[in-house]
Order: sequence, then structure tokens, then C-alpha cells
Amino acid sequence: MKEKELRRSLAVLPIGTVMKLTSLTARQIRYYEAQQLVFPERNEGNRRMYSLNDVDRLLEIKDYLADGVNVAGIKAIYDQQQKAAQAKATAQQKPLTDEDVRRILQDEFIRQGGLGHPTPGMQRPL
Amino acid sequence: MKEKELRRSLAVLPIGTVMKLTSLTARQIRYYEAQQLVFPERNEGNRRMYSLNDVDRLLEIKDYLADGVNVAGIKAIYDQQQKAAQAKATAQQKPLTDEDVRRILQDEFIRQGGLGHPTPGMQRPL
DNA sequence: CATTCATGTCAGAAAATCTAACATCGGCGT
DNA sequence: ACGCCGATGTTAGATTTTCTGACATGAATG
Repeated sequence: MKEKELRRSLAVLPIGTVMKLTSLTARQIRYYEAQQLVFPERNEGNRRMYSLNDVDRLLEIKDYLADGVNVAGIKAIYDQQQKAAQAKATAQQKPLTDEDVRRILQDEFIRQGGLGHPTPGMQRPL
Repeated sequence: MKEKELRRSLAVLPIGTVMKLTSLTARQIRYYEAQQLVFPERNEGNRRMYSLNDVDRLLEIKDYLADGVNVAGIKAIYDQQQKAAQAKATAQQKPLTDEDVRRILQDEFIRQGGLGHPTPGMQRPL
């Protein structure tokens, strides 16, 4: 079940796609980031890249706002959650080793090659 | 299990992302399309948009090529598969109605709002 | 050696995204 | 009523990404 989590947290979506998936405007999405509600990555060219988890979170934010919760409230909720999660993580140390991550990355979603640009000549030997 | 299929076939990835996920160059990806091995969608601005299924297929193509199968061979394989799938589809008619699709779209991945841009004022009534 | 296949590279145009600034609009306290 | 603030709209100019089309190349092959 670990590769699914990785997949969902891979930042692969540009803001245009996220706009369509959430029906939010770019303005809104960037504003929520400025308010520390989402934390998209940036690609080499400084463009925001979102994961499926980010999309989920944006949809959540939209729900909260529609329910009358303001941005500060939402941030408080997330800060709360994060503190709880952190405590839990501290409890059960070392749940996933670097070795695990490497193995997973070489798996289905990113098979032979994947994100770590291999040298151009790299090919399965025979 | 149907929404997973939909998710995987949603065209949400720009070519830059696909390049990273597959370690293919834009040139290669476009060439495979010209050779009818993949069929990305286009967005309103004519940019290619890929689904996770497309990524899988590109990784497959990469494997085939590494194994010495040329593009014509790969195309033959896919044409074959498609013919088989089509026959099967003809056999069991109407496996998924438009209604089903609509219901699924309104579900998890694209929840309230989703792709079908609702009017700006649209909000859950109270 | 001339072709063909798969890919590289380049140029110019168009689309997408970025930041920063200013505008608007609804609610709310005074 | 007034002014403030939170959330969003809009615009401008710059930068990045992607597009198509053309020409180049290296390996294999007849």
C-alpha cells in the first residue's frame, strides 16, 4: 500500500490542470498557498506542480469555505492535524527506510528509469 | 473499481511531466504519437495532455524498444489488442451507461464541482 | 553506399504560468 | 454611513513550456 501513497504525493500536475479538477481559479489556488494551506512544489522553471493529495486538499478547502470556515480557521485545523500526525510519527520511529523508498520508486509507476534521469546510454544489458 | 479506471484515463499531465515520469524526450513521445502508438488529448490551447494510462503505455513502448521490437511491431501488437478488446466489448453490450459516468465523475476524485465548470455563483445552498 | 528508422536539434510562434500591483465586493464593527 | 479586511478579480510584463516543421545524424541493413 506504500506505492499508492507515493503516487498520490507525486507533484505532477500544473496549475491549469488543478484549476479544472477543482473548479478553482489560479488566483484562489495561489492565495491558499500564500496562506499556507497548500504547499505545491516547483519545477526547474519555477512553475507550481501539484500532487493528487494537493488536489484533495484544495477540494477540502473549498468545502470548508463553502461551510463558512475562513482561511484562518482552515489553517488552524491543518496545523492541528499536522501536530497530531507528528506526534504519532515520533512514537513509531523509522516506518520507512530510504531503501524502501528506492525500491518503490523502481516499481510500477516509475519503472526502469523513473524520475532519476539515467544516463542516456543506460539500457537493460542485453 | 470503475472510478479508478476513469482516474487513470483522465488526461491531466503535460508533456513535461510525462518526460520525467518516463525518461523519454519530448521528441520521442511526439514521435510515438505520430506513429499512432499513443493518443494524448489536447487542451483548449492545443497542448498535449496525458493520462496515467498513457504513461503506462509509454513505459511499455520503451520496454518493447529496449527489447528490439521496432515501432511497427509495437503498433501491430496494439492493433491486435484493440481488435480483441473491441470484440469483447461487442459481446457484452452496454457495460457502462452515461448515467454511470456522470455519477462517477461527481464522486471522489472530482467531487462537487469537478470538470464541468459550474456557474461561478454555484455553491451548496446553506 | 544509399535508405530507413529513431532520435537530436533548432527556430519561431503560441500558450501557460509567474509575480506584483491595483480593483472590487461583501461583511462587520463603530 | 464609513472604513477596514478578507477573499477574489483583473491586468501587465516577463519567463517558461509547448507547439510545428525542418533539417541533421547515427546505426542498421539491403
